[in-house]
Amino acid sequence: MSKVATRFAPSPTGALHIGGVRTALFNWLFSKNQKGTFHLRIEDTDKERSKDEHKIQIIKSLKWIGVEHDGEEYIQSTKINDHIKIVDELLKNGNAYKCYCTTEEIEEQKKRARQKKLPYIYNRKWRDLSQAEVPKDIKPVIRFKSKIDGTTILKDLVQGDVEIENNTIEDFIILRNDGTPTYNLSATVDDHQMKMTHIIRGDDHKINTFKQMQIYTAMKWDLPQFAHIPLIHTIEGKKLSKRDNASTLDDYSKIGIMPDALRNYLLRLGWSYKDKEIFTIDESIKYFDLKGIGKSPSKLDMSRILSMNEHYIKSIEENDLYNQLLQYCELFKEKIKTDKESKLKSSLSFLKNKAKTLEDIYNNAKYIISDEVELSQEDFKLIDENAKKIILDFSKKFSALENLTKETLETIINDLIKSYKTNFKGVGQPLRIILTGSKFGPGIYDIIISLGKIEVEKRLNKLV
RNA sequence: GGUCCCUUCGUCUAUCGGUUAGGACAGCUGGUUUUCAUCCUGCAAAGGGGGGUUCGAUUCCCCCAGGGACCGCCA
Repeated sequence: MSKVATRFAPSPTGALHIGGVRTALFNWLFSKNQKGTFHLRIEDTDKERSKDEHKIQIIKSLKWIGVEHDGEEYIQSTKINDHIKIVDELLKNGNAYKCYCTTEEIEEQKKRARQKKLPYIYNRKWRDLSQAEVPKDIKPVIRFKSKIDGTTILKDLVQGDVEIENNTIEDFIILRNDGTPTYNLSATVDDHQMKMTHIIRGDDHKINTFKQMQIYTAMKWDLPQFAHIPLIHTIEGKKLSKRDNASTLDDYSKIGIMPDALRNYLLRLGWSYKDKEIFTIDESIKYFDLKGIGKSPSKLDMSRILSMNEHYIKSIEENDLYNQLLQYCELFKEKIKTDKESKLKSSLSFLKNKAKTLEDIYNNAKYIISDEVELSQEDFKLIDENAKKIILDFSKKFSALENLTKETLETIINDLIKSYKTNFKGVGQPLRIILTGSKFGPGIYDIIISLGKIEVEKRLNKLV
C-alpha cells in the first residue's frame, strides 16, 4: 500500500472550531503514526463567505496546537478547472447528465414532498430525456447519475460496515448552472489528485462519502479508506457549532488554556489508549490509532479542560511556563516589563499552585506585574485603626530586618499576633491588602519575599 | 417523515464471554496548611428496557425505547 496521506479540509468561513481542531489532530496523528504525510486543503470555493483572514487564522490555530501540515497548503479555488474537466468526463462517459429543471420546479417538488410527509428526492426527470427536448432559455445544472438499484457498503475504519440502499441517494448536482463545481465533486477530485489514502472526517460527512464513492467508481479511481469520527456534542448533547460559546480555539487561549493541555484533552475526547490520560506529543503519535476511537459522540466538559490545563501548569518546566505566561499576557492582558522577570520567575513555584489557567497566574501575580497597588474601597475599609497600627509596627520591625526569610518574617508576625492579642488573620489580612490590594492571593510570606525588601517598604509607606 | 449512527458512574473512558465492572475529571468526607489553594486519605457513583445464544453475558444476535447526524445550485 502506498504511503499514508491524510488531509484536513476546512472552509475558511470563520474561526476554526474545536471539532475541526480535533479532526485535524486525528488526521495529523494518524499520518504521523503511519509515517505518512498530512495536508491542509483550504476549501474556499464559496467566494461569498471565504476570507483570507480566516485562512490565516486556521493555519495559525493549527500551529498553535501543534498540528503542522506537510507541504504547501492546497487551495481548492485554484483547481476549479481540474474539477470541471472531470465533470466533462463524467458527462461523456455517461455518469452525469444535464438537468434543466428550474428552481421553482424543484421547490414545488420539495413542497409537495413535505406535505405528503415523504422524503424529498430529485425525481431524475432529465436523467433519460433526450437532448432534443432541451429548453433553450434555461441554463442546466449537471447531476451525477447515482445508482438506483442495490446497496452500497462503506467499510468505515471507525464505524465498521455501513450499508445503505443506493436509491436513497439522489442524483446530486456536481456542476451549478453558473458553471462552478459543487463540494462533493471538488472534494473527490482533490482527494484523488492529492493522492489521499485515508479520509478521516466528522460523522456528519457520512452521506457525502456515499456520493463521493460513486464518483471514484465512475472515474475508475482507487477508493481511499474512510473513517467517520463521532461528533463532539455540547453539554446539552447537540452538535457543536460555531455559534456555541467556547467553541473556537480562541475562546480557550484567551482564558489561558495552554496548547498542550487542549491538545491532550482533545486527544482523549473520543479516543483512548488503555488508562493513559497524559500524552506528550511524541507519545500521542506513537500510540494513536483509529481503533481507539470510540463510536459514540462525546460531550465537551470544561472542568476536564481546566483540570488538564492545571496539570500542565504544574508539571511543565518553570521556564517554559514563564514563556507561555509572557506570551499570554502580551496577547490578552498587558505586556510584562522585563524588570519583572526575575521576581515573577521565582514566584512561579507558588503562583502555579493556585492556578488552573494562565489567566489565574496573571491575576495572582498582578501585585508583582503592576507597580501600583489598587485598593478597592471595600478592602480599604478592612484596614481599621488597629490594623494601621499593626502595619506601622510591622513596617518598623521589617525595616530592621537584615535577611528576608520565612523564618525571620514568622518571628515578626508572631510577635505582632501576641502583642495585639489577635490571630494570624488579624495581621496577615491587612498586610496582604496593603501589599497586593486583595484579600486573596498567595501566602503572605511568599508575597513579601517575592516583592523584596525595597518594594515592600515602598508599599507600606503609602499608608503613612 | 426517510436514511444512517450511537447507548458503561454527572463527564471522558477501560473491559476484546467469566472482573468485588477499573481509571481520570467533577462531587462529597477527613487530614496537612497561619487566607485561598496545593498535597495526601477515604466515600459515593454506571452497563436504557425486553427477548434470545451460552454453563456463563456489559461484551454476540434480535426487538423496543431514548439520543444524535444527514436530508442545499454551503462546505
